[in-house]
Amino acid sequence: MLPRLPEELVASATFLLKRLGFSAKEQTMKAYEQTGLHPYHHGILTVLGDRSSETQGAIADALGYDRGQLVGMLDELEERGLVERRRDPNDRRRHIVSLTTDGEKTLRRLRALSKEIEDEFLSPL
Amino acid sequence: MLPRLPEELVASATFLLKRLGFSAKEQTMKAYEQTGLHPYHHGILTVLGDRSSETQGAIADALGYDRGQLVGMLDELEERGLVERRRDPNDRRRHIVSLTTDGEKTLRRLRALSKEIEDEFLSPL
DNA sequence: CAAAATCGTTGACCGGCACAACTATACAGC
DNA sequence: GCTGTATAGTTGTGCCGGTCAACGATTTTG
Repeated sequence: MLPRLPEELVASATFLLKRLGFSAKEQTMKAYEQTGLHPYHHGILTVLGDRSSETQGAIADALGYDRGQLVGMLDELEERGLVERRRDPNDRRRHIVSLTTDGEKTLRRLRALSKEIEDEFLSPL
Repeated sequence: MLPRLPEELVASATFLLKRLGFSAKEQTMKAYEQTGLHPYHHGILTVLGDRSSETQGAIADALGYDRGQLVGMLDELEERGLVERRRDPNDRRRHIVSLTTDGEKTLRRLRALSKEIEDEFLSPL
């Protein structure tokens, strides 16, 4: 049985925006599930696709990720052979991250996937 | 220094929607902070304002809250004298929740607050 | 009357995320 | 060149929101 909602809520942009976001997230997560990757991974690949190589800190800042968070994600991407880390010879504290050819291929696939999701989501409009 | 974003992301509706929601949430939370209440509390009061009295399960279902989650929120609202719980004499398992006059007053204040937030947020459009 | 379902409550668990150490390296000032 | 300070990445810890399972009281079903 469907719960009844006060019209006051149904008329509230804030309330609706939240529902919209929630539903969008749900659909998105389900779609990414099959790829074995999280939208966060897609974000990282996108940055690298744009600049071909970047330092970890720059990636984190660009996407607003926590640097500690990023480490694990890069580990996963590296495990799958989608990115590679190498030391910056000019500053041996830095790691320079870049896409592998497999990474580029995956990025293209993810691009297509997210476009699909977006189109489907916006189609009612 | 501002992080640079790939145009691919700036052009993505999904990405922008997420940012929008995040920023909206941030502003909203800051505004509610001063009231000592959470938007969730507002949701509960709104339902009660619409129907004057409801059982806990119905409130939870209407708002999509977990029933266990709701308990604590009602405790807080009751502590502040904004709602009252009484046993349903027809079914002594149920608790019937209703607004106190203080609760109605607070609901009006929250309504005004959320309208303010919404207007401010939508004003650029 | 016995078994199963329902209501509110409590408590455990789980994942996402922010934050605080820690190591290695680079840089600034004396 | 040494010393102190800052930065990069890594690791670990803790908190918080949210879901789920277990429980006692009560009602409903068969």
